[in-house]
Formats: sequence, structure tokens, C-alpha cells
Amino acid sequence: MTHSEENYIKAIFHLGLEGVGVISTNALAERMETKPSSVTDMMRRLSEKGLVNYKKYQGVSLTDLGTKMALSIIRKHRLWEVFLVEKLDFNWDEVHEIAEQLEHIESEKLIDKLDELLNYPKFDPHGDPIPGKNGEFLERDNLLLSQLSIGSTGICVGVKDSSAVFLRFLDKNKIALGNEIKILDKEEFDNSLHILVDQRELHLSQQIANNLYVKKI
Amino acid sequence: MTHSEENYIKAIFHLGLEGVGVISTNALAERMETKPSSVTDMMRRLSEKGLVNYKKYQGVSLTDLGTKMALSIIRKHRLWEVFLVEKLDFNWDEVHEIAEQLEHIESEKLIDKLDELLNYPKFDPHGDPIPGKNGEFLERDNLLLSQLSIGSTGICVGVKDSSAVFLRFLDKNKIALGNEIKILDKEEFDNSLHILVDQRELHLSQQIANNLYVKKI
DNA sequence: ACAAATATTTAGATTTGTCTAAATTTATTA
DNA sequence: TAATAAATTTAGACAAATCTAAATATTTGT
Ligand SMILES: [Mn+2]
Ligand SMILES: [Mn+2]
Ligand SMILES: [Mn+2]
Ligand SMILES: [Mn+2]
Repeated sequence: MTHSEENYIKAIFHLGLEGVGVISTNALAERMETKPSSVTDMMRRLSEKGLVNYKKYQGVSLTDLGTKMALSIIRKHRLWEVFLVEKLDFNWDEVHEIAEQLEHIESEKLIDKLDELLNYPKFDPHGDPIPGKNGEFLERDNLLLSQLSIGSTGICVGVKDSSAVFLRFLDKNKIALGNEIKILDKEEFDNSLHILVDQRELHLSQQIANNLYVKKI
Repeated sequence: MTHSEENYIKAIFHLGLEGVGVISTNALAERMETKPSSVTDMMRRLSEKGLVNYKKYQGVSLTDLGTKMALSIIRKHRLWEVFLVEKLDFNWDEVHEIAEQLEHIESEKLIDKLDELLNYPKFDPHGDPIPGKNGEFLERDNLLLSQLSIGSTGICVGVKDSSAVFLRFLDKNKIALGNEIKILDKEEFDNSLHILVDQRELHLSQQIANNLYVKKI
């Protein structure tokens, strides 16, 4: 597998998780920041290799083999992200781009040793689950902060948007994974929230609350 | 820089250290395990980018910029090798191939953090010097075990051949970097050595002794 | 100094991954 | 349902990195 092929497989996997139904050439082209015609070419090549199911004009999906490949790449990506944060003191907003490179390093033993060094983490720095050697992984709670009712409390367990700008916003407001967040009040007009986190009262827009995953307690 | 370009630059640098005089197209082709015609193509491209001095039929050498690039890649390669051995418990015969991949990861910050994690090592697991951020590095003693006279003692500081088969031979005979080796006797017929290492008496062929660097004490 | 051997470059192809522009298929909607 | 719009594929091109075979330059040996 080339880096490019691996990136396509990963993109198809992620679109499959998010999207509804079949993955179109255009959707994939947009995600890969390339042209639909390039996608068509690549789909033929991946289909040839048995990694995707593709019939022209019908969209694309991963085969079992393709899914296994995708999980392996995502496992590597997320383990490297944990390494960068835990062992090299990177901030969680700096690790994604480097992990995009490291995820293509080929060595089963390397990734197993890394897993061991990190003590078999189950989630990456953004709260995303890390697939195990055999592709199995824990589901993270998919409840959004915006879905909590007034008076209830949740533990912050992940971010939906993991862009650097959002992550730095959270840093600035001292909101981190593991924090308890209590909903004090909700504005009817714009659905913004008054919350209590770490003894501090904060005001969050709905957009923010739509991008924080919580586990209700 | 593509991976391929980086590999060529590295090969030119290493040939420059070993070889005498100009680096020929054929020598480079052999080192890169490719065809001379491919080398000619690549030399034109690298010359275009200002990384090598190349005039046809005249051989090739690195420019200052090319040398800087080479040292940066070698720094990354060797730091990753230290990481693999020190932090992930790899044996010294297993790290080269993985480092060949890791050396191409692009992130200045990553390599600086790695350097820090490893406590700024000056030599890699094979005793090869690790260039610093600015390209400077300590010279390893270039005295071979075969050059020591009878009765003298040296500390093993490096291997000239770092192939897995040679490294495993050393492991099997419990010869490691840092060991003191005393020359007990030398056979006139085949220049093989009787040595004392770690209270053990061993018999080494000249070929072995030609591939161990020592520091005389 | 010239022929033979060797080294190097050139010419032309191939593969991967990309692009633009044109053709075709599918979906929408009047 | 026929025209129009949107999505997708095809055709043809290009750059990077490689190859083989042929041409050319350099070196060597007599
Ligand atoms: Mn990431
Ligand atoms: Mn992540
Ligand atoms: Mn190495
Ligand atoms: Mn080494």
C-alpha cells in the first residue's frame, strides 16, 4: 500500500462513520482535497486490490480487508498521537499533522512496542477510541454537551471538532478531557449555555457545546 | 524533498565519507540499488535544486546545502535508532530498517523533543555519531581492533559493518559497545586474534577485528 | 595513438498519482 | 416525460521515479 492509497482508505472509513449511506465520488474528492476524476482512477486501483467495492456510478464502500486496513492505520495514527502528547509533551492541537506522517510507518513490532510503552491506551488525546490489534475498540459516549439538560452534569470525554483552533479555545478556557461540566442554565434565544467547570462559571455558545462529547453522570 | 531525493543525498554523503575522490554515477547506482540512467536523471534534478554539484561525466558532490540536508537526515535516523533501542527495547540489529522510514518524517519540533527525551545522545546504538541541530558532531575513534598490538586494551566504541548478521554474531559472543577488549595474542598465519573480554577468552578472525572500532586505553 | 573495454548519458517506455476538458450517465424539475 | 442540472467517467496530458536498449564519451592497454 502506498501512502496515497492508505489515505484514501482512511477517508472512506471516516466518511462511512459520519455519512449516511453510500460514499460518492464527489464526497470523497472533497474530503481528499482532489478532483473527482482522480478519485475514479484510485477507486479502480483499490477495487483491483480488493480493498473497496466499486461499480461505476454506484459509489464506494470498504471490503472487509479494506476495513481491516483502515483500522490498522487509525490505530497507528492514534497511538502516535498519544505518544507525542504523553512522552514528548506536545499539546493536543499539534499532534495530528505529525501523526498523519507517522501512521504510514510500516512495522507491526514497532506499533506493538509503542502500545506497550504507552500502557495500552484505549483513547487518543482527543478522546477518539484506539482500535486494538484485532480491530476491536471501545465506543466513546456520543452524547453532546448541547444535549444535556439543565442541572445535569457530564464528564468531558472527547471533541467532535479536533481542529487546532477549537482545541486552543478549550485550552484558553481550561476545559480538558476528564473535567466535570454542570449545565447551570440554557438561553432560549441562542441555545448558549451557562456551565460550571472546575468551580468556574463559563458561558459557551451552542457551536461549542455541539462539539464536546460528554458522559452523563 | 521527496523520500527518494533524501535517500540519494544520504547515499552521496556516505560515499563521500568512505570513498576517495569524486563519486561516480555507477558507484551511486550500486549503492542505491538502481540503474546508472536513473542516477543521471536524479542528479540533474538535485543539481537543479542546488543540492549537488553535477556536470555530466564529471561525477557528483554535495553542495553546502546538500551537506546540511544529509546531516539533518542522518541526525533523524540515528536519534530514532536510539529511541527504538532505549525506549522500545529493540535489539540493535532490528532498528536500521525502521529508522530508514522514520528519518523522512518532517517536523523539526518532533526531532528536538525526541533528542530531549533521549537526553541528547552523542552516538547511536552502533557507535555512530549523531549530528547536532547545527550539523556538528563528535568523531568516533576510528581505530580498528585489528590495528591494536598484542598486550594492549581497547574499549569497543563502534561497528564498521552494522549488518544484522554481524551484530547478532557480537550478541552471541557477548561483545557489546563499552566492553574492554584486551589483545592476548595474534596468529601470524591468518591475523586472527586471541582476546580477553569480560573475563572470557575468545578467538576472533581478522574479518571480525576489521569491523570493530576501539578506543585504545 | 588507436582499438577495446568501461562508464555514462540519451531516448523511449512504464507506473503512480495527479490535472483539465470533454463526454456520458444519473437525478431533478418543470 | 423531456429538458436541464449535477455527478461521474473518459480521454489526454504531465511530473516523478524508474526501467531497457541504444548512443556517446572516457579510460585503458597495447
Ligand atoms: Mn489525528
Ligand atoms: Mn486524534
Ligand atoms: Mn541505521
Ligand atoms: Mn546506526
